[in-house]
Amino acid sequence: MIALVDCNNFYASCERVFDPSLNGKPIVVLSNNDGCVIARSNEAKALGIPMGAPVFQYSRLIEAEDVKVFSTNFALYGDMSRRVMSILSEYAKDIEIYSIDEAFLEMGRGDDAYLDSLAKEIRRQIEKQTGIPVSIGIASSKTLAKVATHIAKKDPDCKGTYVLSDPAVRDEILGKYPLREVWGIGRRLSERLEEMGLRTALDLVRLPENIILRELTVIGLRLKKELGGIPSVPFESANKAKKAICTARSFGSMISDYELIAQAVANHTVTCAAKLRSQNSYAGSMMVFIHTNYFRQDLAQYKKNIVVSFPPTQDSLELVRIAKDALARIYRSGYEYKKAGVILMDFEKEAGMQEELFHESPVENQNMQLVNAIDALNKKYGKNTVRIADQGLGNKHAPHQEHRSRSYSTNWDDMLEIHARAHGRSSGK
DNA sequence: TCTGGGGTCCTAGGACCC
DNA sequence: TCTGGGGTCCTAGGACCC
Repeated sequence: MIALVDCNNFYASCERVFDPSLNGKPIVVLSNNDGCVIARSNEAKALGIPMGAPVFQYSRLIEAEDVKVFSTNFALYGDMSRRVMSILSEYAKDIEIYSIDEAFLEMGRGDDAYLDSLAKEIRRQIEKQTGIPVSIGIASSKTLAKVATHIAKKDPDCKGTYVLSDPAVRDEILGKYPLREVWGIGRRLSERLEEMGLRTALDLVRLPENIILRELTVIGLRLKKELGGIPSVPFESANKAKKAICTARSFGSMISDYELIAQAVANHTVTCAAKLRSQNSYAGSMMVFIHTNYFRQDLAQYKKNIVVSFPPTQDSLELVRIAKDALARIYRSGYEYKKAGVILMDFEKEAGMQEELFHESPVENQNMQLVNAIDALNKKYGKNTVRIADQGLGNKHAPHQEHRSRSYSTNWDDMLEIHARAHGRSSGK
């Protein structure tokens, strides 16, 4: 059986852990640039603030209802996530960290009562040790575990956990479960299914395989099997190396100046390169893209990307040179740009790397000593303490962040202290 | 005034091979 | 009038996830 553990309103809950006066109050957490609502407490959901809502469209409601607003604080959410995941791995035979706030656990066999009591214990420990409330659903496939978690979250009688195993109960639940809510069915697919006359998850399970294959290809077939309780999405415990690494940001305001955009691109490239080295990969190609503000149809629009290939490298200096070169080829003057991004692709691992006939081996690349030294300094003294000149010193394209919560320490002892104090008890450290 | 960021997987169609 | 069969690889774009 597979459990899905899902942190409730994760970012909002993180903010709450360190300030219990927020309990019971509506909270929203904003996207980068303070643009959209990307997380809401239950109270904020009840006020009708939708996921992804542009915050300026709700400013009156936010003010009238005294909604607490936070800019993203990913350092904090990342730390909380790691803590939650580490506790989860103590309880599971195997764990797949699916996202910052979700994990699948391999639970082995057991009757419903046993599985539910184990889930309750996990839930209690997470709450006690981190302050984050979670919902846990258990079933025989990942997709059904998602359904079970949904029930665990919505039905107060479940007290946060639900085991979905009995086939008759499963059919009854799926018969009321809208297709759009199924994991893997998005807007387009649900429109398609509706045209075919299907409404609930059970309708899909009961559709004959040959029709599914013809109309919905292997994607539909996999969904049918998963919903029927046959696991068809593999459990992936090892955190696999990424196949692409992307850094992209909207600018705080629109920029037309080439030098400033080049600095942003250099910064994104350096960030990507650091992620690349941390998974010990070498990139063989990159995409650089820029575009103007889609929402300003009154202004001239331009969007362009370019993909360039090169001998595999993880050298920041080399990658920045390539990225600036690529940018120069797509930049057009006379536009107000809103966003720039860099994506590294075509990765190779050192061991399997083909030597280039006319190019020095990346392993012997002299720059790497320098890059490694920069990594070490930045690790010790903080991000960007040492930087490449191309990155610039100013921060004119920095995103807006007006509602940032305190940068609670990334030191766990301090965090637990704050948490404990906030909840009026000793940290017991 | 103002509208996120970071990923994966799949498909269709083209180019190419013998 | 009429032009094979079987396959791989690559890419762009779509769809989906959180």
